[in-house]
Amino acid sequence: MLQVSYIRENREEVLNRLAVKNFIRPELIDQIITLDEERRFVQNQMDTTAAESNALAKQIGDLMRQGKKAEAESVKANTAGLKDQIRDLGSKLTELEEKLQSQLIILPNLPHQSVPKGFGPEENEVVLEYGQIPQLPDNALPHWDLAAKYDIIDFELGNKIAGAGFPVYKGKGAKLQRALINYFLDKAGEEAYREIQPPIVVNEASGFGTGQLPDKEGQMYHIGIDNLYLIPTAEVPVTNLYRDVIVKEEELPIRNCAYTPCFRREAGSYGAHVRGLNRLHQFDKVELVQIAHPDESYKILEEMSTYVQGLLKELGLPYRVLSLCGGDMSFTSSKTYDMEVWCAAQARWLEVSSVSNFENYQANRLKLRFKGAEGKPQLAHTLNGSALALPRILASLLENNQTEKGISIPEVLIPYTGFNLID
RNA sequence: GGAGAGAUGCCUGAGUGGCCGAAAGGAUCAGUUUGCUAAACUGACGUACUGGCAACGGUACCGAGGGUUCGAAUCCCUCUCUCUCCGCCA
Repeated sequence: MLQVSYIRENREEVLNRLAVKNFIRPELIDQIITLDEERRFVQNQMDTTAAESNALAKQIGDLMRQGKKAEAESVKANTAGLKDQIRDLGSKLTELEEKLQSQLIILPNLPHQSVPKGFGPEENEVVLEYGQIPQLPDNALPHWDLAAKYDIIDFELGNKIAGAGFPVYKGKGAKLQRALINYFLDKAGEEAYREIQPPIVVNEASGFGTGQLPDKEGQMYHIGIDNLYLIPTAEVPVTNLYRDVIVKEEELPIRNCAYTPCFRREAGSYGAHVRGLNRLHQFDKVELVQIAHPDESYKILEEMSTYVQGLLKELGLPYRVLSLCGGDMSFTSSKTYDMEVWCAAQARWLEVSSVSNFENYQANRLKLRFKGAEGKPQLAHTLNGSALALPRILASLLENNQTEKGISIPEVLIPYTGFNLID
């Protein structure tokens, strides 16, 4: 959520930057500014009236203590009108605040200056490409066929147990998953990320804090009886660890990582592009979450991007990095890099990581602030990135590394898998 | 699922109608003293909104929301959450 004070003081800039996200609603911005003015006016009126009433109440108290009952009664007579006034002003204020809030929540985050303008994925900027695109023989198989051939992932069994989008990993497939999780967590640990095991269900307040609620309600699985949501990403619980928290400035940056299963309803899209592991209702992911000083957050965004690329290099996967254009970026993000990995048999790029700086947009919702030795608390910046999402990594490993003998396992994973070939 | 207890500032914890934005202790920070460490002493030490160039003010906040009252942390109602014991269970 953007801060009203910022909108008020930087109207033009806000309009221009929102336009990069194709959000062009000057009338909404002006309405917000007007509402804010009204709000402050009403608040002032209420405060002065309350001050008056407090003073009288105090006077009555003093008179009562001195035993001057008659005088106290006469002062009492003056308070009657004030009470009603305060009540009226109060409800007006609440009304204005709610209206203001409901409009503020419609505004997406401001994109960073470096974010390219654009409407969709075609206009994302390719920042770099790395690695050799493997040349596969003509009889190369997509990963869903490989999964069946080597009996390592069973989509049919998943259908039986839960439904489409809930695969069952078996044997070396399950082991490879576990190897990837451990490898990712160990690497993050080496980079001084603290490992967290959060709940994988969250309450409403947490969903609101990171921006999933109220608008993206349909994307999460909801446990009605307890009013809890299955997390779509570890970002939700791990970032919410710091909801309503004021951290010490010298503690920044705070680096946490977590492995969790992630659940996404993503209802309604089926077909070749979402076949196999390409899009699932449940998948595993290791997530990095950082809380940063505003002066440092963009440096940290680059570091996170570099870190994720390092993982892909070690796994030997050809990848490219995209800087998302305004139109393709999420509602809450200021700048996002997507890492896409080449899937050789499908002959397409698949997103395996998304690294974002939210600046203070989430922090404002979360009330996540930091405070130095001097001065007032200020909103921190939050960042997160997948490092990495497993299914598409798996898909790419299977497709790119297929040989006549079987699927070869990257060097770095062998200590974790205990085998070097899936056959 | 059954029974009970509770929710106060960074923490512990006092406070049952006005003198309470809130005692006391601890923690933290600054200063004084001491040969260092430690200790002792002194002072500072919530958040939000708002007025003001500032100094400095105003208002609100003692789990949340309502109510009683001139006046509520304190009384009443509703809700949420936490803890303890029993039951069930990995």
